[in-house]
Amino acid sequence: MPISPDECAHEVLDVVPLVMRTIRTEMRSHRAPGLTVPQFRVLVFLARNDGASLSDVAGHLGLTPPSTSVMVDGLVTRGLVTRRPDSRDRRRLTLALTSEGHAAMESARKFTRDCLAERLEALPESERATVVRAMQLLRPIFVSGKAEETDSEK
Amino acid sequence: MPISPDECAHEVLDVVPLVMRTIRTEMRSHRAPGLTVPQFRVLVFLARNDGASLSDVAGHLGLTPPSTSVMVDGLVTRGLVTRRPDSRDRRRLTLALTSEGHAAMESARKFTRDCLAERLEALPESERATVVRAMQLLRPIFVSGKAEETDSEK
DNA sequence: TATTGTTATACTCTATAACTATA
DNA sequence: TATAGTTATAGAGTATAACAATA
Repeated sequence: MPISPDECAHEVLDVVPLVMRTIRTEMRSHRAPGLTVPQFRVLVFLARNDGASLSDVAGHLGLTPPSTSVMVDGLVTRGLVTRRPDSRDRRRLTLALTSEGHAAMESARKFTRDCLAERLEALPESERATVVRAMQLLRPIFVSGKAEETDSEK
Repeated sequence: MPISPDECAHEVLDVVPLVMRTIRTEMRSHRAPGLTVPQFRVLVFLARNDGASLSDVAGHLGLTPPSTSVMVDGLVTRGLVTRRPDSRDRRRLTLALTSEGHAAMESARKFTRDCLAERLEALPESERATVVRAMQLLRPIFVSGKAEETDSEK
């Protein structure tokens, strides 16, 4: 049966918020680091982009600078991230994970993954493969903000 | 290749927040109704479950009653939902969409679906079918709060 | 003047705890 | 006493607008 983009969008719009709510709830309920999903995403980004600026984080996470500033502020206060002015351009910030930040990220990742894995055990292996395949299909078309913007236009 | 629950969880944790951010952003940017994702979900639920109680909504959306109460309150204030005591059991509420509520929901749905569909057009039909299948697999294992709770235990 | 980031302000989402009204 | 909802309170996420500091 042919699946129209619209039908597909319908399913995605129905199910993705549902899964997201679980991720959020489980991550929140994990007492130790008590990281929220957006905070977690900042840590993951910094783990892969050590020394990124606030604008880098905002851009890659699709947030505004003020929102990002507030969130980073919280992470700094909690000792998970360091924030220092760039020596060459003192307007810019150099953000990096502390070792606690690294640990908190790993811990949250593991905990949340375990919770999800527990649910995903309900599926037979072949169906898990379908889910993985779908995620791999969705990833490239949802990265980096705008739909109509291609690399060549950048 | 066998996919472990853990690998599958990894992919889901990576991609779902990505898709969700797009949904959120696009829904927010749709000026007219200006519905948020959670509000939208309440309207969708009420469209399919006319006369549902507040607990019904809370249960099916996986929210606590106070959160739901606040959100419904906002929707009532904006004229999108009616809230009346049930005549048989006056503790219960009877919630329903107004015609504006219906219109706002349809409008938001159409707008957001169009945005998603635009991105999903990038996939060939067979891959869209994979995505739909994955959503259908995920739905039942992420509905209604707890992972380990089955109907028989309820 | 343009860029980077922050502060001020304001909403919404969401939870827990304590409460009211009805059964 | 148990159930349905609400109110109070609190913290996070997010945005826009206005601002400060640096280039």
